[in-house]
Amino acid sequence: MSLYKIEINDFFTSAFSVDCVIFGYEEGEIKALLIQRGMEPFKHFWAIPGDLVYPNEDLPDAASRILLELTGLSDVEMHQSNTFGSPERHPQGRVITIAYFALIRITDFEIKASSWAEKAQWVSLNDIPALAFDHSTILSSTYELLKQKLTYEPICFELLPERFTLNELQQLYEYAFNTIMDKANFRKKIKPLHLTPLNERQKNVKHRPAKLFKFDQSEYLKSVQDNNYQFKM
Amino acid sequence: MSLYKIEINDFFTSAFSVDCVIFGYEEGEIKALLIQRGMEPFKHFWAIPGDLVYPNEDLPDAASRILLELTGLSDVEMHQSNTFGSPERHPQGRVITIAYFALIRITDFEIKASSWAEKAQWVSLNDIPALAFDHSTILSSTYELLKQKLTYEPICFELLPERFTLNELQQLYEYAFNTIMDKANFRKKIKPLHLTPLNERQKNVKHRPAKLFKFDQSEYLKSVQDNNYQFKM
DNA sequence: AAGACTTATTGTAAAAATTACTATATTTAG
DNA sequence: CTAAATATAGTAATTTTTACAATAAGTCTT
Repeated sequence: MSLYKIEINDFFTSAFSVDCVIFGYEEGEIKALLIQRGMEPFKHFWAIPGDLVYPNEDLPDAASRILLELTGLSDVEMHQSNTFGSPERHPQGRVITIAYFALIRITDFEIKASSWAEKAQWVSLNDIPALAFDHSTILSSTYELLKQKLTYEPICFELLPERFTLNELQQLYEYAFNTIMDKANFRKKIKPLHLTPLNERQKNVKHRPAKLFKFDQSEYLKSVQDNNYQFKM
Repeated sequence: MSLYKIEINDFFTSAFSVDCVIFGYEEGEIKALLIQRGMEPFKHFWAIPGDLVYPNEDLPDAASRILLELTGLSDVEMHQSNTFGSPERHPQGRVITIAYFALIRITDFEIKASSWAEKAQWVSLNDIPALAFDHSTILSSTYELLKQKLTYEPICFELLPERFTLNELQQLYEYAFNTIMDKANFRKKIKPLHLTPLNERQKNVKHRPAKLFKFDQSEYLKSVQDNNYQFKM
């Protein structure tokens, strides 16, 4: 083995992981899917579901595999968030982690903790406990990214149920941006999305029930192309 | 050594690198700082300046060190871009790379290739050659990020000379967004930035010279705070 | 079944911003 | 001094945003 080889191989002593920040929306609050760790380090701490990537595994594949192993979720489309690589972030060696994130409808999936996850549970962003590693930082910086995207892309519909009222839509934005909005003007703002009104109304409310709508992704994309439309909340 | 340890250590066989995408603006074109590789693999190919990160080195530190070693640039504030980790992206092993990017004023710095960089040179985005590794992908995806940021943050001033004409500013946007804009309306749009007019004019032009302006970052930040102002091009 | 109540939904008018276009001023070149 | 080129400012029509008011349509109570 040449000196050159030895030098190079000194670098190949690191590992990397992916962490999957899964956001959902329920009871008027944005929640993140967390697991309770069943092994050291940080045993019994809550954490973002994540694990080491296999040496020959592509990052998106790893994200899907690990999410499935720990929480039972599959068929979740994830997008890359930031990468965290402080030398001290992992007590067992140099592990940099690539955060991925996804938005899902909580009720569309069944959570089931397995592998080394003791529990898996939705936790409101309002009461996130101390997390393992630097996961608090990862979560909050990914939430910032989410809010950024909420402003410029109509991804709110990935969080809401397929059929929703206009008020529910508004409340999601009000929660995320921590503001209150005028109801009438909010509706004008979302006009260009051409939400499809359904012949269906809210149930079990003790007042006039609101009409349900759904979002038509393909119609939206057409309008982006044709009218050079740019969504902006 | 326990079985557990052996299994874990199988993961610690990877390396990671940072790649520094440095953008500049000159002669009406956005350029990237590239180096010509003086060693295998991809010897003599053009590439984004980047290298392996030391096992104990933080990522931003690595980015600064590597940029200095290869191109002579120092004191450049870099921001994280995306991470690229396909298992096949590096012929010598598993190397994932974290892209960083920065905007600088070309004339404020002196480029000097060193270490294993044969050359270091500004190359217009209009004529980027085939690059080493997946660097073409890294460059184009980071350029998309730059354009995104140009829309919502007044970072164009990091590319322009400290003192610039309003037309130069407009031309930068026209280049980046590949559009032409109305001169009078462009000026109204940038009014809220409160650009400081200087008692100085363009030199060596064969027509009425334009007034020079500069951008006051602190004034801008104040207006963001006070008036809840959000820049949007 | 009537009326009170609550919330959904629509409308309107003032204010602000964007857009398209015009007019004027100022400098260089010859 | 004049022509050419470009900087700079202005204007008016249009569109968008905002604040607020009015009406409609259900549920609940009696």
